[in-house]
Amino acid sequence: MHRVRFAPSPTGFLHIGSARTFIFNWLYARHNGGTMILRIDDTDVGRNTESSLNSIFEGLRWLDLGWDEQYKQSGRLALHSHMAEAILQKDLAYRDFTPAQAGESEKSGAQGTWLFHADMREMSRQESDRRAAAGEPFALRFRVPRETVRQVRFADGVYGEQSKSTADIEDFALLRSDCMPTYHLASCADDADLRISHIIRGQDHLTNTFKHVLIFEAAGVTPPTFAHLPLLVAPDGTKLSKRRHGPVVSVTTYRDAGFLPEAFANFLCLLGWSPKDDREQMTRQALIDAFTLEGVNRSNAVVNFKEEDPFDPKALWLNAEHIRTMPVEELAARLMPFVGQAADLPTMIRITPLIRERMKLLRDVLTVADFFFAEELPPYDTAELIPKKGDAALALRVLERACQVLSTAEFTHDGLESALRSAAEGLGIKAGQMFEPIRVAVCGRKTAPPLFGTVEVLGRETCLKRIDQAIEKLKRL
RNA sequence: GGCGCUAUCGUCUAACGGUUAGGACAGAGCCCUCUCAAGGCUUAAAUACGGGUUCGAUUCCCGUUAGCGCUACCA
Repeated sequence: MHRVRFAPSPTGFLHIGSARTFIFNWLYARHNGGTMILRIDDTDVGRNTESSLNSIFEGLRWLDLGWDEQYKQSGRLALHSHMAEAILQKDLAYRDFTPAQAGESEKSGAQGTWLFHADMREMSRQESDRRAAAGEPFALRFRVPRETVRQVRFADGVYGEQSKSTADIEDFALLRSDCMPTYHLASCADDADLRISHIIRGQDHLTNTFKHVLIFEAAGVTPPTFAHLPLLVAPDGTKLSKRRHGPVVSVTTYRDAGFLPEAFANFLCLLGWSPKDDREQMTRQALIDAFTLEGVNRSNAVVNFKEEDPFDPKALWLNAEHIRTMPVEELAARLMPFVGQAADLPTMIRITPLIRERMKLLRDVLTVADFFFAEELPPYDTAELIPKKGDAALALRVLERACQVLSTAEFTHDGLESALRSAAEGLGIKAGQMFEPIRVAVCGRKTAPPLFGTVEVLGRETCLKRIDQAIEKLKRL
């Protein structure tokens, strides 16, 4: 049985790297018919915040992938201390009474790697028990074997065979002096208890894994399979961080800008994973079918954002691809939150086909389709009405003719097209010269969606009114 | 510093010893066209460096360099 988990700690908003880890776990679970578990790793009481927990749920809900089971580490502390106790009983851990901060300078000052405090490690069990019973605070440390050196090994699902000498592993903490478990202990205890089969997480945990293997061994548990994911980095090569790189690392930034969650997930998948064929735009199901750990590569992936251009161009392109391939009705519905009260769904469904190829983000609807929603067109330069190789007099003639034509024409795409084309012919001008002034009169600018469809959706009343206003502007020139 | 990991176009990636090193995004040009898009075609652009192994290395091994990660009673 495949059981995987995503285990964020609520100490910041949902990071895009975390989102990707979630997605890879989810894909793995769905591909293998397994179980996806969400576990909140909240053992760092001091740094946890309610708002960050909300942000994580908000982001995950937007991604809309879901999970099968949910846990919170803070509700499972008894389990963690049982494991700690068991390890201590086997003498595979010891109490460290060194005050929390005292050892700091001593450790970092030394040029070699800090491994342990000999006096604490070698303290007799009697004295250790006595001091603990007396209420003296202590951290519980793992007793990494020192008398014999050996290689700790595991086979990583992505990085292959890994090994590290116990001589390079320090006596890491299992329990803090406030009795709370550390990440290492809590994580292993829960992974064992929840019968996690595959731990898929960021590569920043690759070296921690040796400690985890030691913990599993000490607890008499067979370690799960590990698979580490290459990290997402900024264009300067450093790990993405909210401090240095700002809002582009937060999932909600992408949501608010108008990314489709399926497009965003698609983009994230392509960072560090490939289906090995040339597919790029993929549906959720296609991703599930194609996803394997073998497809994950080993080097960090750059999220290519810039100060001026906060979104990776490929993310934008993928979003645009999803936008223009999804069903019109669905896209229209997704667009609604971005236009507020300005339009109703039936109208939006008529507008959508005209604008979908002109948007990269859902929020672009505001700039691409604004004139559909405005009661009055925002002011524009009268000169815009004058067509290429023409003058104001021509513009005037065109618009006056357009008025006549639109008053009687059949208001359908084809009806409008043939009526306007023959009107141009009648005036002895090129079709383009005919369409230009009308487009500007009706849309308020030169670049707009295709004219006939636009006029059709706008309706006879609005078009005639706007053309009249344009004629007035021209006369005032 | 120690330990671990990584290294193909600007970016994301493909090529499980033999390819003119492929695709995509972004860039440039052309076509299509009622503007803008979309689409089509074309173009420029990469195996970090040095040694091996091999008939033959992007691919395997070693070294160098660079980057990243871990080195907390954070996760």
